[in-house]
Amino acid sequence: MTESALETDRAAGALPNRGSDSHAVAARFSALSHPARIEILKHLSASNSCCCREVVDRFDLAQSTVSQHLKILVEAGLVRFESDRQRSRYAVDRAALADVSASLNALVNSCCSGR
Amino acid sequence: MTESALETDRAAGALPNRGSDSHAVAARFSALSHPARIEILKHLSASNSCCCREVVDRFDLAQSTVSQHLKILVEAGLVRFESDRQRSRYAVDRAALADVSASLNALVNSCCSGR
DNA sequence: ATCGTTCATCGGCGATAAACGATGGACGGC
DNA sequence: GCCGTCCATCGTTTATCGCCGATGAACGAT
Repeated sequence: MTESALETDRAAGALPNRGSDSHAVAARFSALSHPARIEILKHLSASNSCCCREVVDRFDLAQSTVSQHLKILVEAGLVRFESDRQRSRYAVDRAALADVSASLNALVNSCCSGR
Repeated sequence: MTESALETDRAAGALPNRGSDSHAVAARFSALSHPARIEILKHLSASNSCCCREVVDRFDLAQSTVSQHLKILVEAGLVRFESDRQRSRYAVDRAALADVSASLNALVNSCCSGR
């Protein structure tokens, strides 16, 4: 972790968090910043729940690559993981997704109201 | 640009755009995927319009680094640029930002309705 | 017990991102 | 003209991403 750039804010005192930590928000956007992951999200939500293989068949990416993308989505908290036998079930965490959307809305609002 | 992963979709024919091109959406999220850029956005919107220097003073990043971040935001279409004498004025493009927010909302909705 | 399937992880590779210092162009002021 | 300021860009370094094939664990079925 770079842990330097924005720490100015903290170091400069004052502003403890200022609403939602931009670091955390950025992390979630980061998970959404790849077309494959967006498509995977759509696919997951359409099928309600998928195993890795299913996704692999859908997009022609190597299984390892898909697994990686799924991992990133899970780590970002956007997708929930559940081990089911030898399969792995992945499902969109709609609440979390809505939350990200809310964060963005908040940012947009802060940009407009702060005008 | 990798231009390989999701191109499967295109190459496989059919789906020309499927609503909003996930590629384009991902690109915008990518611009938002760095904490510094989020903070810069907030700062820009608070001050309505800033020159580069102003941002540099605010966050302790090198001038070149800030300039780069600003460039990324401009290229993503989230910030508008205007050359004003020897200064450079940067201002949030609120419409574009709202647009990104709308894209995300659409994604969330497609995830919930597609259930 | 031996396959076949599913999946996560490792190691490697090329490409991109992120940060910086240094350079030089464009202006304004002296 | 000569500085000082503001800024974009270049070149470099380091870290991370994105992709893959290969490996091995876990499990079901035969």
